[in-house]
Amino acid sequence: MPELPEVETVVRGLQNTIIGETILDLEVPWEKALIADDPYESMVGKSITGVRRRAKYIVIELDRGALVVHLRMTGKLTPLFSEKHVTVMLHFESGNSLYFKDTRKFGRMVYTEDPHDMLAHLGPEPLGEVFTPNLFYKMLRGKNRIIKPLLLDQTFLAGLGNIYVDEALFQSGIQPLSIASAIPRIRVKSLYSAIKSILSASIQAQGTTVLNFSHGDNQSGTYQGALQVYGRGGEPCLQCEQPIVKIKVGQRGTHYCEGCQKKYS
DNA sequence: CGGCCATCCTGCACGC
DNA sequence: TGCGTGCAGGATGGCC
Repeated sequence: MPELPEVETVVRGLQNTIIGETILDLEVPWEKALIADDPYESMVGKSITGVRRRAKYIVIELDRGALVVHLRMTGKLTPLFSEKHVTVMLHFESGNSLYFKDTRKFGRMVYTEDPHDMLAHLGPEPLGEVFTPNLFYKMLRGKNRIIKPLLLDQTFLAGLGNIYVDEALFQSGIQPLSIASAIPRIRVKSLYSAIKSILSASIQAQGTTVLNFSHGDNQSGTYQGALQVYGRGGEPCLQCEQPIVKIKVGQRGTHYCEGCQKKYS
């Protein structure tokens, strides 16, 4: 499923291909996927002035307003047409098109006049300049919450998903059920470093999972092979060879090593 | 406030 | 072989 690094990769692809395009027409085979008061009125005739990422959202800026896209688990934005799973089609004056493809149909495209306001509830960007080790420590201090769901909470920190939270907790030696406020400062620092380095490495690898932007369909990022615990339940830990444990935490599949990750409570 | 649950969807991995 | 079942999951909203 697309997480922050995948979204970043998609955004970079879009910046090279759709900026300057003007929307001529749209088709919406799956109506729920496009949220707008009056889609035709608000979108047709608008030109794309920029594309950026905020957390796991793709913001396609128009000369007035913006399209804010969330891919959720299986969404894709691609210039390549295919018969199946297309939920929204944007046709441009140039003759090019952009297809929103989404097998599970959880993804959404929203037209809004004020994207900034729409995304105002999100926490800091983990790769942004304001997110410092000191800020992270202050954010966690006094939070009597379980660390894993807290890291997945987009209003707390914006952009981490299930895969990278499991990886970051493993890399920093913190058990997923630990209480945030009980994690010592030195561990918080290593969690901070883990989040930054894992996201950066994954962006370098163009993400972990299925991507399809400019390289054709079903193209995968190469970070998959770097995963230490995610999807490795029952397999030996790469550090200590104990079997990786898989449990549920906050309804999410959660992978960790009992030998390498300490529970703070 | 924090945790838990259901909801939305489909593909796929199971077991019989 | 083929069918049925259960699971996966990001964000939201309701409930206790």
